[in-house]
Amino acid sequence: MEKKVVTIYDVAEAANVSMATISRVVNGNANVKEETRKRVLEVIDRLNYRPNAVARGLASKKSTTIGVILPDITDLYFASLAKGIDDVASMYKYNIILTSLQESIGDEEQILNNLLSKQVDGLIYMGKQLSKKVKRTLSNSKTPIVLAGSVDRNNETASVNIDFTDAVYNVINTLVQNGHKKIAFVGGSLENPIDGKFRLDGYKKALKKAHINFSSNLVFEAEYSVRAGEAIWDAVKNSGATAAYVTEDLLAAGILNSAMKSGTKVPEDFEVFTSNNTVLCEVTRPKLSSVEEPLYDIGAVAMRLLTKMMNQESIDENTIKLPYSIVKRESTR
Amino acid sequence: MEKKVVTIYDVAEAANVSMATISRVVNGNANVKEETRKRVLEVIDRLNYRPNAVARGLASKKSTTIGVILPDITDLYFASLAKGIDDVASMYKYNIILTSLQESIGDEEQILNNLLSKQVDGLIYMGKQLSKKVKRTLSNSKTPIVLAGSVDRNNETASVNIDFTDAVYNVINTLVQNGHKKIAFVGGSLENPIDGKFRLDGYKKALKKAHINFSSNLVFEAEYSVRAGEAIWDAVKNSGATAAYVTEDLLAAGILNSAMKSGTKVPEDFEVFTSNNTVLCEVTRPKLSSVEEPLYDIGAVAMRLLTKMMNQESIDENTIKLPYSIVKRESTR
DNA sequence: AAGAAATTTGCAAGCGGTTACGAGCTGAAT
DNA sequence: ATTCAGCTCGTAACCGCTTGCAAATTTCTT
Repeated sequence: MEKKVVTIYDVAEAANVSMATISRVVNGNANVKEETRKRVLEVIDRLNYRPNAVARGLASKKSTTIGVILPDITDLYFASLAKGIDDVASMYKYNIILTSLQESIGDEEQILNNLLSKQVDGLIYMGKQLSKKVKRTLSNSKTPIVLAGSVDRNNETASVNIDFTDAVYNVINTLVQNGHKKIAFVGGSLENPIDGKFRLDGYKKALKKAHINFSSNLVFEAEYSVRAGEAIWDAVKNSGATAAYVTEDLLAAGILNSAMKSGTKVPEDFEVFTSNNTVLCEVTRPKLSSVEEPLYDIGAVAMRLLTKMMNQESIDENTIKLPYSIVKRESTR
Repeated sequence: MEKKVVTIYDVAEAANVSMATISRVVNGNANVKEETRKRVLEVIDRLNYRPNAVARGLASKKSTTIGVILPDITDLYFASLAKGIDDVASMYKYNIILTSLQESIGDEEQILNNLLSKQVDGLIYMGKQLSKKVKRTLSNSKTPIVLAGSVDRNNETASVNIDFTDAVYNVINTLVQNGHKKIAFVGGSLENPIDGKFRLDGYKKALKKAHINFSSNLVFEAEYSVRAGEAIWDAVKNSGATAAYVTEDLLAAGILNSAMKSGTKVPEDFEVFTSNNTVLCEVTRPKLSSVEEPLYDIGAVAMRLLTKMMNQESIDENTIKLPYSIVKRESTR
């Protein structure tokens, strides 16, 4: 038995109508007599016809596919965002093409071009920052894009986030109220505006309010990993800090590991606040207090926003800030 | 300025050759004079021509896209596999369409049909099990599929895994040697053959070797979550078990949480072995001993295998078992 | 019952590429 | 000079579906 894919022509022939009619019933076009529709649907079912989305995409210029660009899918932060995106996407019948930003920053444009060549109807970007070049490429195509859990410095690009500055401001305030004078800020690359600008701004703002001088000695930069956290502990401790706000959970867990190992009691001798409230926070001992970002929702809202943009619907606000909360567990008093 | 997408025709006109020639140089066909090739490449660059992958897909019947089906991207197990898949896929210039298996088992066939309609060149499946129906649909299309970190009961389908039975057998042996007589087996749904068959087989085999009678009272079924782990602890403890082999890290972390909370010392009073060796194992206290599955590699090898199948290359072995190891940390003696 | 209006359909021109086939051109062999 | 093989390249037929437009059919008016 030869495996033959059944096309719209086969269905048309079997149902004794033209292919245009088949196309109409498949697409739910109203201009089809009820009787015909039923007959066609039967044939479709009998022949097991499955419309070729590629051909459809070519003819209609819509791929019902969106491109999702993220740094690392094994990072729970991005995975959570991705899940929200995925759920809403499938709700709206979109498929997701997932692409990881490899090490090489350089190829970001290539990734984008590839996605555009696949004719994605929209894009969701979760990387650090859109380069000028990429923005240009983007604006030359009319493909809409929204940033999820990522920020555009000048709000040219639509994005969904929490108010990072405000969140950190609150965390530091709490720490100040607990009597700390020296609070470490442990972030990832400060070139990433989320850490290097927004969060750091909140940190500075809170210090200012408490009349504590900002000292760059208390600002640390590390990779997002347990290992890096473990490695940086000594430096943090030696800076004289008695509490730390950490911008990522793995990093915080690493710091916690080393702190405990060195005999420093958390939270009695040292308090730790982290940022993403992934499941990690619940399995460390002590459990980590954290800013709770509604990651799933951010992803979901970003995707929803994208559907509107793809639909040419009017957008009231292209920079959406979702509410966050602060979860106190055992790493703080 | 009207945004006009540049097509192969535009390039052909600008370069003063036919579109066939453009197509040839884009596809690296050798039948083009060097001089012409250079001229065309220049024009492509100048006009910023980006071949339409959809049109190309229609004409060539290849989408350079593969479908990846998994239960939950926020599960580090699958995320790690996905990363391996993604890296190899991009190495071979394939894009990945990511689809999550929602709650509803029923729509698994629908997901598959959707993917097939998108003309994916291949599929990687990480769900529990392929239903008969799905297998049938699959064999009617000639789209190759490989299972990653998932098993086909009768090896009809290509798959990449570790030897689950053997791994558990070894873990239980170790526990037996540590003097345990009552060892709990805490798995997810036993309907999933990985837990319910392969791993459980290893457990039974090891018990048999040690002349310990198998008792279903020591076998527990729970959801893969911290919460479920915390909740099941009492039952585990009350069963009289003095050690547990757990099939998933979150679950193990939950058990650990409750054990510590109840004052049971791990590993002194109770030993715990888990299975996936995700980063979770390194942030719990005590750190979790675990079977180490080469998740990234499994994903990578699965994808590599798939490329061979898509290429019609001959496959020596369609069930690949990768080596695993056992990492002892602090939850065991 | 005839003509107008409304519904259903089919025709055919794309969508932007790939590729089989053959034509034009070149240089070498005869 | 003629012939022929080997390169290069253009022509045109698809790939499977969408959709504007007009034809065909049915229904409504009067």
